[in-house]
Amino acid sequence: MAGRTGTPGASVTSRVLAVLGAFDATHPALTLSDIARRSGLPLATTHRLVAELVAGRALARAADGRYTIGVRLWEAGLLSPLHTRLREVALPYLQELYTAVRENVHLAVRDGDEALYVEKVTGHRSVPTISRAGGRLPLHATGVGKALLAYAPPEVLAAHLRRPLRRCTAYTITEPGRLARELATVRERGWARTHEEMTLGSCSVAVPVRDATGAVLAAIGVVGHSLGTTPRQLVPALLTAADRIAARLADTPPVADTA
Amino acid sequence: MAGRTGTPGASVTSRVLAVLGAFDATHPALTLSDIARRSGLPLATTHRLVAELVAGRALARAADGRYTIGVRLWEAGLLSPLHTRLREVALPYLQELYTAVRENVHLAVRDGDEALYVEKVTGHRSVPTISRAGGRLPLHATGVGKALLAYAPPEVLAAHLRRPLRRCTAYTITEPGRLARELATVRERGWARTHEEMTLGSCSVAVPVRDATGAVLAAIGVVGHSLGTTPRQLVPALLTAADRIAARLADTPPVADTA
DNA sequence: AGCCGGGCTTCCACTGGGTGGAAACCGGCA
DNA sequence: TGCCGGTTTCCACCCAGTGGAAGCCCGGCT
Repeated sequence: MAGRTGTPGASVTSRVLAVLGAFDATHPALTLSDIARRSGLPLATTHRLVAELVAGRALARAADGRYTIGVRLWEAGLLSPLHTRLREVALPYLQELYTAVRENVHLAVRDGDEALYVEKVTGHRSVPTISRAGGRLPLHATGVGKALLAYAPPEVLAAHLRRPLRRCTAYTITEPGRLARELATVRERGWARTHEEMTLGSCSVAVPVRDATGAVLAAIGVVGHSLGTTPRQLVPALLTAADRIAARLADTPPVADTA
Repeated sequence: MAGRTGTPGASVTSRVLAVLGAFDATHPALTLSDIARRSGLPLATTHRLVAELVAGRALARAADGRYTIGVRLWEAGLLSPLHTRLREVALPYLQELYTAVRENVHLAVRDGDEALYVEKVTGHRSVPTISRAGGRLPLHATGVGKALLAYAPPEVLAAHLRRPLRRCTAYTITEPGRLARELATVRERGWARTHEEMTLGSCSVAVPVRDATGAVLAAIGVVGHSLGTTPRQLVPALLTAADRIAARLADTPPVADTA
């Protein structure tokens, strides 16, 4: 931008992204001042940017005056390959899995050092979980997270083990050595599990989903009540689903477009 | 912005939105030149903006060099009240409806002069339809569209009848007078229907969903094969679902946040 | 091999759109 | 009535944004 910039080097584009970044799962509706605070921008600047974004319907203003993500961004987001390709291909198999086990079924990818949940299939009869599509959870405390971390590039894994492992429950693995050993086991047997490591009362099983070249690009998992079916019994169904998803992904072009 | 602008008056923010607007359902992956053409921006400008958006992960670059919507925008989109409120509240009832009728179930809102599909519940056993979550279809040729248009503000309705009604099939209603009469019928009996007006071989039934004040803010509908159950028989189930969604919406705060 | 065309990337002189502190405004509350 | 937090408007300053042009890369055709 130009003018009396307080932080030279910050482009208008980066400021627009900072405004969008002010919104997250726990803050889906913000006042103008909130946005300014959370994005670190001066109030006047925020005001102008937000007004333009509202005009372009990227943001919307709720009845109470607070701002939310607008229709345009919602539409744009649904065009992401995460949604149109990975989710679209996997969904039928996830639903099939759900009707077979009647427990929460998850599809997640690794994004940086977190598990990013792409889809969640659930119903009244399942244990409520804190995961949701678009949500993020730690890699070391979730089933899909362990499956993703176990097959992550060595440098990513090493970097993750160097960072402190946040404790979520009394059962969370916070010792790097123990996590490394567990991930080795995951690679050996081909599936991961958790016992109340993220949420007390819930345990999970997960397997990796590979692309045509064999690289792990996602994971699918089942989360249920600790006292339910022996987790191990769910593995075959998961492996079958993962295989089918991988096969369908292999013969689905990266981006199916009409052009 | 500044410099030798070709189109004075266009702000950087509006250009960023133009870049995002270049993506749509039929163009989910674009080359740099495509984006420049479709957004009407000079190539060099597009190049710079896109690079910044990729750095901020609002866009992503596919293996073939084309650009797609990035993870950040996908995450942001899921925070829209359309998703977190309307869809979240309605989904269980839509699924219930689906298991009862085993035909495509839709949830849509009116956005300008189009029906914007917020959610679609389907399965193998349903007729394939061209609708999809995040997609747009004409108001006058779809079940949910007619339900939305019938209860739209008079000025919106009048404006819509003044515009030419695009013909989609031989059965599409393209005569304003006939559409107006049909919408009057919809208001009288409380539900809308279509007979192969959007797609040959498909017909639909839809009802409005009201908010606490009685204003119509969405519509739900069922689309099935022309030869299936008599559409009329589906009306009671739809009305029940719409009522329940309305009730749940009424006691769900506009934006549930943790703040 | 050599040519060609389309797409991508980089460069840089010019300038008007962006900036943000400050002041006014608004509405709820004590 | 006065206070307070959030919102909106104003405007003098000036540097970030602009985009034509030139060069690069790659793949297809001759």
